[in-house]
Amino acid sequence: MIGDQSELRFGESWTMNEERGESIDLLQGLNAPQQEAVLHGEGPILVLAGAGSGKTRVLTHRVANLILNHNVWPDRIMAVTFTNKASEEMRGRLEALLGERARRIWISTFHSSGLRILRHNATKLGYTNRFVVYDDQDTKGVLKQVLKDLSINEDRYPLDTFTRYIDRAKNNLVSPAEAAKKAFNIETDLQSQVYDRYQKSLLQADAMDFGDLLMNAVRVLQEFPEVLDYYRHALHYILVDEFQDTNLVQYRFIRLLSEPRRNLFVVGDDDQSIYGFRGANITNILEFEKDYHNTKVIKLEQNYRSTATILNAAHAVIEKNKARKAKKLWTEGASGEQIRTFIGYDENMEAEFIASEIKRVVAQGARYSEIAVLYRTNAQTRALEESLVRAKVPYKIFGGLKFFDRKEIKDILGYLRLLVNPADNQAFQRVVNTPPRGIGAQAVQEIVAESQGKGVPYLAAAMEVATKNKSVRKFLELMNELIGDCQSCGLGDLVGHIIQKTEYGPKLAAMKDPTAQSRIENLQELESLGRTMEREGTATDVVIKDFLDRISLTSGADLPAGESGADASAEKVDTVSLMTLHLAKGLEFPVVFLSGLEEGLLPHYRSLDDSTALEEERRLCYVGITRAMRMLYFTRAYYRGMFAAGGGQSGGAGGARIVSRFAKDVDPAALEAVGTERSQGATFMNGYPRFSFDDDDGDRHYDDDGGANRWGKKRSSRVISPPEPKTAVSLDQLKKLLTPADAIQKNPTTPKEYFEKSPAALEHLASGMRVIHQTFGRGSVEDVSGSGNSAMVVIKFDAFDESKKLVYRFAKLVIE
DNA sequence: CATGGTGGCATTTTT
DNA sequence: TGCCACCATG
Repeated sequence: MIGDQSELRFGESWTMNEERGESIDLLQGLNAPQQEAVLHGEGPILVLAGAGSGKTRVLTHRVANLILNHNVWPDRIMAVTFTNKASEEMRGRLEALLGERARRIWISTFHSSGLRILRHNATKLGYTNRFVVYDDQDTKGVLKQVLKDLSINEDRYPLDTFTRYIDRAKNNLVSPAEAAKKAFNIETDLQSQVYDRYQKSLLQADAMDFGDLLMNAVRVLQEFPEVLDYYRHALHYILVDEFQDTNLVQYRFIRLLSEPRRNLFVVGDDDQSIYGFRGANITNILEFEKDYHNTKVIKLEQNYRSTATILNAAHAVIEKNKARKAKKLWTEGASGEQIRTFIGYDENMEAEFIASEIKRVVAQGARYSEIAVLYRTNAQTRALEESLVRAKVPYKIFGGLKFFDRKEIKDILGYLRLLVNPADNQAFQRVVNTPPRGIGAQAVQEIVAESQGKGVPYLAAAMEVATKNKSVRKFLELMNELIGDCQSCGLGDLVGHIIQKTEYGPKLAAMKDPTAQSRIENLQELESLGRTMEREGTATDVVIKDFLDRISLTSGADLPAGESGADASAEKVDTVSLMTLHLAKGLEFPVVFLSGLEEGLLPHYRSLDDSTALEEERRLCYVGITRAMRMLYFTRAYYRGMFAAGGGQSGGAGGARIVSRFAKDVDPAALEAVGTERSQGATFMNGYPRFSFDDDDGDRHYDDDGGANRWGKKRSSRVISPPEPKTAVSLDQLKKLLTPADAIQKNPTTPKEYFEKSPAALEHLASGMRVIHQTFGRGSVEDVSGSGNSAMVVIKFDAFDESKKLVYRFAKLVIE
């Protein structure tokens, strides 16, 4: 039982960490409000935690406190984050505190929680529990077909408008029927129609998109009391990180699960709300207290991360926002170094500066991994990458092109998808003529028509068409053969067979395209990855489904897109991190480069005419600044090339730039100019006085490559030695990501009594006794041996032929 | 009817 | 750079 704080004596927070045999004090080093948050008992609590105020620490220590001092079972606790990266971080920290036990806590992202619930309950909504998850590309494919069916002119109604519409609807829990009711003009009427058709197509393909993972999870909880009941029984404590970024579905999801206990702990910072475009509703945090009466509110304002200089700069930027709760971070730390500014003539010069400055800082003793380069748009990576490669600075890009996004990988995965889900029409469309085998647009159209006429999946419709089309017949024979392979061999071999039997590999090898070789290597990588996913005694199709699930939830934030530099192949490389400002949230680095501080980029030009959007850009800048611990750089370019996103006044084209208004808000005394400012008279605040806006040859001043210009390929092909990483990521990294870290599988077949009873004490267990295990179900005790941490229990579970030997401490058995 | 080549064009942020 | 639409060819 958890009492209120007064019942907790300080000594109770002392505990032994059994795993490591060392004592830890959960409150040590925490300030008063932090301690209060950690010790808070039952009931709702809102922690308003400024950047760097030790939020994650509070969250993890609170979880540890529940488990160590209040005997709460790890499985009764759910911690929800937005990104897998944040989840991993949290799991890591909890493992440090709790050891093995941390594995049993349900730590996951909103989307993977939704997926997990739906994997057990999707049949209730008309899907099978084996449904596939469609990614953006699949989604667009479906939408395209829908538009075709409704003969909607894509020029007049671009595909993306529908994508956004549907996305928004799902974020706000609006079903197609409700959307239709709400439609108020021709346009919205059309949109709701498209939405309806789209949703039906997905259902037919037994597929859900990202939005569905949340919306359908909420639907299932709302409409099926027994499901809701199950999860409410299972979860006693819920914690949500980055609460300011929750949208309506997410809020509802948490709301449903947290009732009636209301042991809900949310942490957030309204100043760091940066997902408005995804429907994040800042009022969720601002009005939390209205929905949860008697909420305890704790503010964390002491910053432990950054120097006072950095903090002041951050505050100067954020305080101009109107929609925010007044607060100010403070630190006991030193004022630290000044913020260094640099202006380059163009993005290449900016990048070169960053690369050389990184080398300088490293020469002074910093590690590459302590350095991050942040930017507003992914497009900015190009110049940065070039310069870093040239300077031989090892780096990782987060969020760019993923290994699993590569065409060749997606193609092979397409076959896997079709094998486990014959209704997956998008997979069918992808692979039916890949590699080309004489099934062109005409034939495909015929299949689609057949499918729509009969209401069957494309694959089934293809059987009809096969009677008169030889190519289609051959394709089906191929699929048939692969289905056989699926039953007779493991995932690794199966992938190998797909590559061979579809002739994908051989055809690739025959191409003279220089990228072909690396693509073949990627496929080999996929094959060996498949091999590592195999599990003894698990059918291949189950392995495939598991594999695909993990891939679809593995996001850019989790996986560096590519490695380069000196020793990319080394086991664990010390690398600089490159990422967007969005991905940087929640992270911290001793040295941070905030690049592209220009009007049009940060703030992004798409936000310039909208004050709400502008405030979000400001928060984005705030997030960027507050990532820095010791050193912060502001960099920008005076001129940005054609496709550097959001170029200049002309909206899209490149052009001359002016300094970001956010940089102007920072006290000039805190800034120190480096580089060009002295050598060329350019200033960060004012640009290049010596050149007019259209003067195009200013680059000669720094471009000493001789002749090559900054647009041309000449320079890149000549100067950059392309060590062309064989694969985007190492096998080890992929493996790590795909191995089930959360070994716990919530299994709805677990008898309900399991959740209602407490674990049996060791001395109460004896041979012959009937017990329940969460994962393995019911069984009989055959033997009990040992004592303390090493006590073992042998149990013959009803569902298994052989008895299992379990460590008592982790088994958490309940007497039936 | 399928295929491969070419030229034009667009690019916020994410699960 | 990467994707798509279009066109000429087999």
